[in-house]
Amino acid sequence: MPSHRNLLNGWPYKFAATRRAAFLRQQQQQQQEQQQQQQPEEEHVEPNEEDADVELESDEESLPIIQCDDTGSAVNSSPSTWHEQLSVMGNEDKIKWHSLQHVGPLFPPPYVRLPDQVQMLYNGQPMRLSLAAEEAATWYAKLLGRPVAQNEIFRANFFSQFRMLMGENERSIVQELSLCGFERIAQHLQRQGEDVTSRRQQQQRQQQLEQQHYGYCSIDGRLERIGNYRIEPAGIFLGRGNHPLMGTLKPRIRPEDVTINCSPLAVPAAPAGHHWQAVQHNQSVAWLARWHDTVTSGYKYMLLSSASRLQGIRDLNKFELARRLSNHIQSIRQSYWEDWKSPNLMQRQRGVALYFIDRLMLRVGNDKSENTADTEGCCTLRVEHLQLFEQLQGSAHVVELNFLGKDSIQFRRKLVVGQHVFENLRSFMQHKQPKDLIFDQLAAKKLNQHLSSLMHGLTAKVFRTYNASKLLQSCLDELAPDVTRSLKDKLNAYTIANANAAKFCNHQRAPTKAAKNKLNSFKRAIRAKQLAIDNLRRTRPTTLPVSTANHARRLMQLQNELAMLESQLNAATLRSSLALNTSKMNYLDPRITVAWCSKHGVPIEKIFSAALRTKFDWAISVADASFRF
DNA sequence: ATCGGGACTTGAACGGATAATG
DNA sequence: CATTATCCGTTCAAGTCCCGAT
Repeated sequence: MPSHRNLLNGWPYKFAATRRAAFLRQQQQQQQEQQQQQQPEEEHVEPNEEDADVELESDEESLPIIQCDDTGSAVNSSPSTWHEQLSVMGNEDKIKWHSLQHVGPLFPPPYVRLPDQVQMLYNGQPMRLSLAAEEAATWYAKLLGRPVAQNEIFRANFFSQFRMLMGENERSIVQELSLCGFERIAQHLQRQGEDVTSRRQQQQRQQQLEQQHYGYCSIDGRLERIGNYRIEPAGIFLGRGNHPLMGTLKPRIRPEDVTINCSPLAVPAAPAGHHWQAVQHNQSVAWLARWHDTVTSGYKYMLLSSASRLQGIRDLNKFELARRLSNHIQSIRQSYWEDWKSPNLMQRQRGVALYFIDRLMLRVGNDKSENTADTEGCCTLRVEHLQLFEQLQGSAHVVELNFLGKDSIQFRRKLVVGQHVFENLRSFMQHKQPKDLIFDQLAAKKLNQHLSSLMHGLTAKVFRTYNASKLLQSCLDELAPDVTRSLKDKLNAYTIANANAAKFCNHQRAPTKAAKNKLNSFKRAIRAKQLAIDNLRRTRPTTLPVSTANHARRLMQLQNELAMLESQLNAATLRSSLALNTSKMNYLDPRITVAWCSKHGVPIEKIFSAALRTKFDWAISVADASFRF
């Protein structure tokens, strides 16, 4: 029984046909004469209204079987391209692999002690620390210039653990972080860094070799890249936003902390003198290695790269699920509109929450464990995060949302809502304290349960994928194909469409120093221009008509220049504070972009970086210009 | 039927490489 | 040609949501 998420069995016909045609072409080109074994394939297809008129291709042609090669070497050959064989996929949900071979993760080198003359000072006196404490001191020294080093929580967390690493003697002396002098260590590390820069070639060669050895695995006979083959080095946990654990030490991960997942006959050897914590052969998970992260008390995984077949399949499934929402969105919206009028409080809350998720692209907001920054999603919004205005700037029924979302990124937006939503919100907030939940009858789990009853497989996050992709499609649609338009113009249009989606998703980034300077210089120019205008206004023109006209012309010119500067500032502000890549990477169906590129004659590499091109090879190699989300 | 462990997706910041600029 | 801005891949934190144990 294929699960609802397994769209591979429910491959849209149009796509499967194109895919297969491409595959067969490829086969012919390579003149493979090898007889392929016949594989019975079940194509369980979801009824899809949009594709109903597409002619179905017979499934009778013989399909190749992918060879499972358990002995394939993971070194010295290039990764294969799985998407060329998409037509034979199936059963992705339960069984992730049949054979899996890798050499295990790469551990960071052991810590090397500082030279004797480089020591931490305490109250001006050099102090020789224990090995572990000295290493922690080097981590701290690297952060000296950063704002986080001034944070009290960070300093307190670091200092208490730092002291624990010291010997009795040192600990009894070292009582205050502010008396610890890390400057010498910092200077030493910086010099060391410069040395490495001079040996860059050598270092790059080293990394190349490491990647060749550790960077690939063999999965079901295909050679594929590993996303993160390096074990995270020990260091200081930073966290995002106001994290209560910032400054905590992340201990060194040893092979004894790592669990390996692989084929039974392909267990990698642990580094000399060590052993793995455990070895398992679990075919229902996609990770190659796992270890426990003590700070966040969760697991960290070594996984395949995003270019891998497994990840590609998941990506495709994700976008197909979001596309399927197109067919149901009308009735789903209808249903939550009706929830607004329900006599049942939970249903009304559910209706309004769903409205936020759909219209504002809020995340669902699961419950969080205690030691995390205080951030919110939809279901965890509190009274203090909302403000209701009967009237605001000429609009009736305005809701202002202001809270910290994922990664402590601020979400702040004013939204004009209808009467029902407004009254509902008012009643949800009535007689509550600022810290009380708005949707007290609702929880993320409940909401997702409801969603999956409206559409098989639907969860809250699908709305983000759906809305972002839909928006990109409609923005790009507005641009008619025009051969006279310059490439730069087209790229600009794409960037604007991309920026719209990013803004909708609230994908922000901290402006770089350079960007800040640029904004400041715009602001200065604007102030100067404003001043010039004011001055000009103050100086009375002489009564001569010529001079009056000149004066007016000059004023007009200055005002135009001011307007120009202001719009440039706006554009620069937007670009400098929006992260465009996150949506490209996670939310925008790449087939929309591929289709647009082929329609407008834009080379795909102008839009997708090398990494994105390998990630989305499954969409690019098909290059279906007629694709619509 | 609930709950928390577990697996995997999503996210901004970092820092090295490369391109643009004076 | 050196410096600075921008691009891009990497890193690792922080979400979502499933699933199996109870």
